[in-house]
Amino acid sequence: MSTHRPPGAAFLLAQVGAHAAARFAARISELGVDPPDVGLLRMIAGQPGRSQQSLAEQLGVVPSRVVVLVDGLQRRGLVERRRNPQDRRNYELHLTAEADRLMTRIREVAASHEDELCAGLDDDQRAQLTGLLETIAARQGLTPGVHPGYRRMPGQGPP
Amino acid sequence: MSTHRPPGAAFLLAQVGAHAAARFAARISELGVDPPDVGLLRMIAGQPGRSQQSLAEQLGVVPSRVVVLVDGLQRRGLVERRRNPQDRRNYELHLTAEADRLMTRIREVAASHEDELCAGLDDDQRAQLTGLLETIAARQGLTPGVHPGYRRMPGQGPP
DNA sequence: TATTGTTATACTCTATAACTATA
DNA sequence: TATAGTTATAGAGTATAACAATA
Repeated sequence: MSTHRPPGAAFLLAQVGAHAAARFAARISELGVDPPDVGLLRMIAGQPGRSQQSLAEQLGVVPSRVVVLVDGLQRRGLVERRRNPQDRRNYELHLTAEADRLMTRIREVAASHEDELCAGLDDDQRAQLTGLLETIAARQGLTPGVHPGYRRMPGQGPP
Repeated sequence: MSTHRPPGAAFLLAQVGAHAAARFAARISELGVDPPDVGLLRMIAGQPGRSQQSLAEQLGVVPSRVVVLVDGLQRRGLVERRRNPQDRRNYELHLTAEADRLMTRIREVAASHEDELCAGLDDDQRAQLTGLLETIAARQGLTPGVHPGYRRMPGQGPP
């Protein structure tokens, strides 16, 4: 009965991935935002004017959760809700000028975070890693740029 | 102002890592356990007789949380709390025979999970990926076999 | 009647702090 | 006084369901 096998790729992925997420969260907390905020800001920046429903659908969460997240961003002056005159039921979401400036800072922090995370790898290895992860992500049907952490995860613990 | 950069290694790690964790959680839920349960069972299996305090310390969580987790495992007949006659303040934690059988099942599921996750990679690529992740894990000071998900993570969202 | 967004509510997870028993 | 464990409580995050406004 051999216990004490070394962790395989799946465990390492979950372990290192959770560490990467936690480190990034710590970094951006200095900018006054958390990871869900950043994800939403990115999605709105990439497609200005989209509705809360479309965000909820792409994130795989319930619309009432988007309400809470957008409420927070709006309160901090980062997102505007503009009534759509054609269909007054929904909003068009837009980033404010302040949010544009914030996104620049976030991109800088993200780049520095990535350098720190890959500090032990040379450029070739970093490219190799990215390629392997892209292969897995595509094969697993993950939406590019959308973190699965919005969906309800049963337990945050170890795999 | 170029938005729409492709995601880098850090984002991919967090994205694929969260997906791996969620898939594993779904798999083992059929065995009646969740990822924190499995982590604890593994730690007790690897060092039978250890105390709740030592678990809390290694996991980086508060002792009262270990109480809750061990309560659940004990209620399901997977863990025994044995009083230490030398020092009646603490418990020695041991797996039951049923837990030993369960661990075998969990190892099978974990192996199958790993195969599924790495389905798009050949054996060389899989070994490459494991090596790169081990390098990062070591460089980042991660404890082998211990998932950072036990510690408080500010937000589950995207990096 | 269907759709967008909102509110009210409840449930889960987790930490903090006070507490018990033992040393 | 110090340590192992427990309980009580509170806070954050999230889903569900009922609701209002618009179509």
